[in-house]
Amino acid sequence: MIAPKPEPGHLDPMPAEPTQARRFGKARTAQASALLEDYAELIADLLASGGEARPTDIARRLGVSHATAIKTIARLKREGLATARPYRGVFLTEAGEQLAARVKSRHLLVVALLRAVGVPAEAAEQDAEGIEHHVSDASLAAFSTFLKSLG
Amino acid sequence: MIAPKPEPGHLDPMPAEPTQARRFGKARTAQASALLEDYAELIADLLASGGEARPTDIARRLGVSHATAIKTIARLKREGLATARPYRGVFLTEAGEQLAARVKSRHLLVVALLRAVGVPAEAAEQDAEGIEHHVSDASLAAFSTFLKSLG
DNA sequence: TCCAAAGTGTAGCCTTTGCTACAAATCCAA
DNA sequence: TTGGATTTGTAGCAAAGGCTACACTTTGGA
Repeated sequence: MIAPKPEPGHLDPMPAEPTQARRFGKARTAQASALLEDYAELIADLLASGGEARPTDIARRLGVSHATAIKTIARLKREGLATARPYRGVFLTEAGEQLAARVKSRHLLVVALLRAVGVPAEAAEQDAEGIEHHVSDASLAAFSTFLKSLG
Repeated sequence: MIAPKPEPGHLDPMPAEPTQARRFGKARTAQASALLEDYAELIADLLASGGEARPTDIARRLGVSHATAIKTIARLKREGLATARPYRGVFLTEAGEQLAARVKSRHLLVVALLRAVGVPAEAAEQDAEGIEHHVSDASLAAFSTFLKSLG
């Protein structure tokens, strides 16, 4: 017998190899889309509040150089999430809008959950920025139910 | 006035630029150490359960090629977290052990929190794999208090 | 109007983290 | 003991995501 079942009540000491590999793989995949999600959400917010999303604004908000922002905006275009003309600002495609909306509601839900279990406001905002990209639909549903149960 | 205060009870619509930049920057920093954390924890688990941590085992567990694992092990060595001789397996330094211990307890706490708010077991394990790298000490403390409050 | 400041874009570089392909070492079983 | 299978290590490639430096538009105020 190669992989004996853990005794009842015993906390999964080390997952089976394929299970573990799948989990790490999914986490890597989630991370890969994190940056585009952040850009989409930020662009949507800028368009909603200021009326326009310029590369330099995006760069300053994200804390990167404008060159980096422009390169990532090019990637957003390649992936069909945004449109942009030289010197004319950035806009989201339909797909980009949808992504931004999903990301934003997920972000709000994560922050609300963190606050609900007692995390201080600023830490909740900070941690949510990284956490949100790794929260599955199953977890989101659970968060939502949990928050409703608090009244 | 450029940045009017939100009315009382109004949910932070968009953080100030420097605040937002700092948050994103921290999230990027956290991500940068995520891989080393995963390796350290996995190596500790392998050493504890099987007695040795070989590059091929590590690679299979993480779902990457053995070449990738070897390259990352070299980085662990560069950063003083592990020791390894050619063809002789990988071991953790004192610093590596400490990192692994911290990472493991954080992982367990994140899974416990997710389970406590109703996330199904497998989703909790999966999401924790990505989430754990973005949970601050402040959040960990809150999680711990919250879990204790449940009895 | 026009020119300087601000914004935008391009080029080239670096590191990280993957990969495949190939070469060298080790190990085990006949 | 030896030779094939496994493991380990190396080399070289690619994409993502940073950066600085430099050049070109655009825009707004004197």
